[in-house]
Amino acid sequence: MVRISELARAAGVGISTVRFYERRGLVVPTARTHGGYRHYDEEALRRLKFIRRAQRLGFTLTELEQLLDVDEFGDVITEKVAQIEERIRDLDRVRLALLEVAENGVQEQCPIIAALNESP
Amino acid sequence: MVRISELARAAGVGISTVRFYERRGLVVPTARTHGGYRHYDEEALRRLKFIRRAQRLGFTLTELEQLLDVDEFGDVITEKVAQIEERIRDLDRVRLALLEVAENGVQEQCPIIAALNESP
DNA sequence: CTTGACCCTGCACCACGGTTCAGGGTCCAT
DNA sequence: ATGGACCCTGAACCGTGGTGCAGGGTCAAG
Repeated sequence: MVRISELARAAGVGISTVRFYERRGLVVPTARTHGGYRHYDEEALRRLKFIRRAQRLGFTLTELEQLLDVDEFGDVITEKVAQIEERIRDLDRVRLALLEVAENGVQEQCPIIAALNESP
Repeated sequence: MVRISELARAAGVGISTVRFYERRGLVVPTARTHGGYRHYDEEALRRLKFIRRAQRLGFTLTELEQLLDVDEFGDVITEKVAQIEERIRDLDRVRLALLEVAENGVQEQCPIIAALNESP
């Protein structure tokens, strides 16, 4: 059982962020002391790290609220798979173009702009 | 030469968004009428579409300002390649997990959470 | 039982990427 | 030369995802 500063440090977020997530219902303290101090277990840390990673992948906090509430799971997934596949395709095109630039320098017709112009 | 409403519609953005991008120096009108109306050519449309696509891939407007200013090109690229590769890896893990859920239903240990827990 | 580090709440504030509004001016077909 | 659609500027406002601050309470080592 750790308190908020330790949890925040372990997850690499600010203390205020943890409290903010709690307001959104995403990470709830495992217990409170008599005086009101929040206490967290390992599960809370995993949850917090999960939220951070999912966010980087383009999930919004609102979506995460839904994901962590299993009832609405299905709808979110169907929507997200399509979005993710499209983003991977686009990212890969840009990645290749960036690597080309890194190796050969910027050509007459910039390959990054070309890659970004290729999909609708 | 089209005016702002036509450009905006063609690119699928709002008129205010075009003016907002202009304030950021991203899309400048090709010409102005005597009365001050903005006029745009094909190049402006390509630029606007480029911005939108790049944004979806995680470039911020500030980064785009740098990209469109060739001097600072190199730094931005090096940074971005690493970020993109990491995001592709993470996205692919999540995609596979989502597909597994779609095919087999949610298992005891949710594979999405597993996928998200796998990378640091 | 004090002292210093830490925590509490509530509220204000921030950056980003826009969007809306007020109050007016322009364009051009008729 | 006039009406309606369109455009102008500047400034306020919005949702998202936090961050900081004031004013006060708690915890535990000494």
